Amino acid sequence: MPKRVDHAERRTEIAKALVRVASHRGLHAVGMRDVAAEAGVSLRLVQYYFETKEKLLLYGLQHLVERFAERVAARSRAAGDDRGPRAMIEALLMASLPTDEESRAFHLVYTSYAVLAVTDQALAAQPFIWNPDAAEDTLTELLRQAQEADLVQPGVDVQLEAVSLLAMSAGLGTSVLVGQRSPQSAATVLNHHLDRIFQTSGNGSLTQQARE
Amino acid sequence: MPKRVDHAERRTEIAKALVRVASHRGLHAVGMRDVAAEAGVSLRLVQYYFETKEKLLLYGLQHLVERFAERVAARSRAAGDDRGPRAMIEALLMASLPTDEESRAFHLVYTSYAVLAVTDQALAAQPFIWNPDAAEDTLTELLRQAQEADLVQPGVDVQLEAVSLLAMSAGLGTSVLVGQRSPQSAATVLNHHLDRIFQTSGNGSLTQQARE
DNA sequence: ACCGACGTGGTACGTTCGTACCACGAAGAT
DNA sequence: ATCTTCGTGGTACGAACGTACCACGTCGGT
Repeated sequence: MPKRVDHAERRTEIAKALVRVASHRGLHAVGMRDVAAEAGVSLRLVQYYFETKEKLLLYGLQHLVERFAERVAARSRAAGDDRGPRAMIEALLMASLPTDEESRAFHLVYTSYAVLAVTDQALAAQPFIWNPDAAEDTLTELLRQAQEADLVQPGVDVQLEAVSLLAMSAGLGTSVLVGQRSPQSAATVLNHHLDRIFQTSGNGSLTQQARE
Repeated sequence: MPKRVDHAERRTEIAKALVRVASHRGLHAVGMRDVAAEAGVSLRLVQYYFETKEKLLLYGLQHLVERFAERVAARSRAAGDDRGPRAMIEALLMASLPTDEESRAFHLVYTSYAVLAVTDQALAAQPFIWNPDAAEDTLTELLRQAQEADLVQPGVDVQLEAVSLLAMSAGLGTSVLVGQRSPQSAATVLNHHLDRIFQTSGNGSLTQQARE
């Protein structure tokens, strides 16, 4: 029965199983047996495609980041160039919020990896994966474009606002994850700051020192 | 030799050992034997004062939160009422940043607990510990006082800004923790937003649409 | 002066984990 | 048609973990 099988596809499926069980029982609690059972294969198979647990975890992180990048890209494309850079930024930030179950799982597992990487050097030394500067650069560039199109308030430091928005998004995301805050509430906060940064378009609002 | 010993003190010392080893090897990797060795006592002793590992972890979290509350209170008192509410808020936010080794350890272990609590119900059901709304209320109240003293810009939503500052502080703290950002950089970002919220005092700055 | 509880040590038990080992059927290569 | 490699299963092993058990000295109470 052993037809030649696609290794990459199999590894991906196992990695998906890893993320699934990690999102249910916590990354610290995943064993190779759990992953095998979740993927519907034998323990030996997991051993076969990933020789060691460390490699399995590494690939799991890689898979996770790729899936997330695709998700963000899809959302950005959906709210694409037709509705301007603000819509794009909004989509980018909202995609980072743990709203549905998929992004909840992503946030949880990714944060687990991040915490793990502080004490585990094998995880910390992943240059291509651990690249959060990319998000910062992307957001900064989007804000800069908006600035050149005269869409943002004068005197705004785009780099600093990009960092602020991302930090806020991360912090709010964690709050939502632990159940302290609702996704809607987090979205409201982020939108408020976008209102502050961007030129008021149509309706004036809270942050404006309303001259009336 | 067994003189009557202070249980609370002993438990505290063991909890401190727990936090210490958790900050070095990661919370997921701490065993009772490690804690015992770090505290300089026998495994049996750890068993004696905390019957089970779960209780040890719970007490460790409690200890961690108390120590942090003391730390923040001390800093707030140090930059106390003499320099106004802004200095107090600044101290509160800066104390939450992982600058020295102690606050680095706190951030790491606390985040580990938070991540753990998402999948572990025994940890999630800790009502008195898991109270981050307290920080939000405190900060909101401080901002409201400042607002009544005419120290903040008009039209500022203090509740929303409190949430924003805390979320930013948390997000920046994580960035600093994983080595992506320097503590100084994070402090700069936070100070920028305090400048934005508070009335300009003395030197005008970036966010002001400088009327000159 | 006795006695029961306290503080402490050592160690053994059962489980679970990651990994290694052995076996075997089925396909592609020669 | 044979042979080597690939995919797969089952299982065993050593280590580490949390917990339970047993033993012993030393205080406080009466």
